[in-house]
Amino acid sequence: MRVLVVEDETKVGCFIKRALEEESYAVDLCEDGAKGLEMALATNYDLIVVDLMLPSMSGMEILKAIRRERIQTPVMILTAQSQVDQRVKGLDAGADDYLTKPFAIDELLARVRALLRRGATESPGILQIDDLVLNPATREVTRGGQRIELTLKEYALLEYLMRHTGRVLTRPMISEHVWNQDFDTFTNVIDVYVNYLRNKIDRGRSKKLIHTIRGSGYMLKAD
Amino acid sequence: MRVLVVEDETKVGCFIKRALEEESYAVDLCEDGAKGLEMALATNYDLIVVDLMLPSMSGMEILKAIRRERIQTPVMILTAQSQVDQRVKGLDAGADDYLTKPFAIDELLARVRALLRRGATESPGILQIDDLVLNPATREVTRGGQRIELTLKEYALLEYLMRHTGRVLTRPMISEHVWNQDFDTFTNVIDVYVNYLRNKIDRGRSKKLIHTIRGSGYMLKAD
DNA sequence: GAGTCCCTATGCGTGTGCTCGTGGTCGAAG
DNA sequence: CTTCGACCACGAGCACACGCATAGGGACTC
Repeated sequence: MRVLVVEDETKVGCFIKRALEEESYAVDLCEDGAKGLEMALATNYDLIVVDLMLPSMSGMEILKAIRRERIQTPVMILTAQSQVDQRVKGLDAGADDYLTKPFAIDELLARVRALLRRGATESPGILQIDDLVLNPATREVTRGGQRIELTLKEYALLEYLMRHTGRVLTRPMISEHVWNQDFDTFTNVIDVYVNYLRNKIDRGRSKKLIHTIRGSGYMLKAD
Repeated sequence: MRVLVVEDETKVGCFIKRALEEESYAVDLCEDGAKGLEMALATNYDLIVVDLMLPSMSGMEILKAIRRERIQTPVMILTAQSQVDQRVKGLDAGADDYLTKPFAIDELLARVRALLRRGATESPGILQIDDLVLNPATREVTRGGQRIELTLKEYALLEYLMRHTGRVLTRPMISEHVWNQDFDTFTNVIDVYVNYLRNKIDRGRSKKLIHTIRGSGYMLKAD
């Protein structure tokens, strides 16, 4: 899941970035409003976190510009204590959630999870396909009730696959959302990690869930 | 916006009807499958919500019958928790969305909005001609509900044909769009691949969809 | 130093894309 | 109706790119 954070206070921004990365999100940090909007329009993020008070362009303007382009990506706005009245305006302008500074980082993470959950195709917070279960809140993965240990990247990849079950996911799509980098033709990281996941999830089971769509990409499916 | 709801459980049906009416939709409620299909064909609805488990005629049959009549109205199917595998079939058969019971009414309303929004601006996404269905999102192709496996090139060619149903497509046109290269007179790749497609799509069926226009090119047509 | 984790690099098998050549079909002209 | 040439169908077969598997190096932690 790829997240854009637009925050001008370097310290706060880096802190948020680190916290999100530890939760296996791909994070882009931007300290300038205008540049942040540009990034938001250029890349297909899963979530955007934006501070209201920014140099060059306010968070509210960014939000409005994004919505004007019909981009439905969930947006969370960060406000200072003194900007309480701005919240309502923000929600009206199409924000999905707000958080008042200073905040506990745990609360931010919880709200991020909630927003991503709401945006996903499935209603429950727990992702499930066949007997494979992923709980984003605890980052626990089980298959057939049996616990599966995953590394950060493995988990990030699986979560992305599970949030788009039944759809063909191309390498560029995966690269963009799981590795926050543009597609580099000369690497096979994705193949390698799909292979890791297969070893832990499908290996030795009759029902395979990870499918290769030759020439296109990969797909998670119970069929 | 006029909505048809086909749901046999009176309580659930009335609940949905009321909720939709509160959102100012015009709602027709029907508790019987066969009657529901009749209504769907008779009236030009903007959206159809249909339960999978119904007396006299399943939601899936209704869906298929509607699509067979080339009606592109968005359809949302309601499934019980235990019918998860039916979803995929439903989407394959041309459903636009599904919702698992029990659901929050807010979610149903949100999805209804999303479907109507999509229908207004964007294309339906699923391509269909006669009983041949192509879903670009999943890269899945079925004919008469039966899955057809295609290679990359075969799929690309079929998608191009389906996006221009009923029009004669010359070899240069096909070459340009599917092979994105200029026409090379000294190759018969296109003929070969049309042949591959015929084997997988028309072979053994009474109704041929791929037609040769001698001296010009090829055409996909239900006639 | 041992243990992870992330990523790169390489070799291998197989499915896919494409060419070639022959035989078949269609349609116009005689 | 017959003939002939252009056009198309289709099986056989080859080369190679794609994706899989696995080994190993670099960075980091304990």
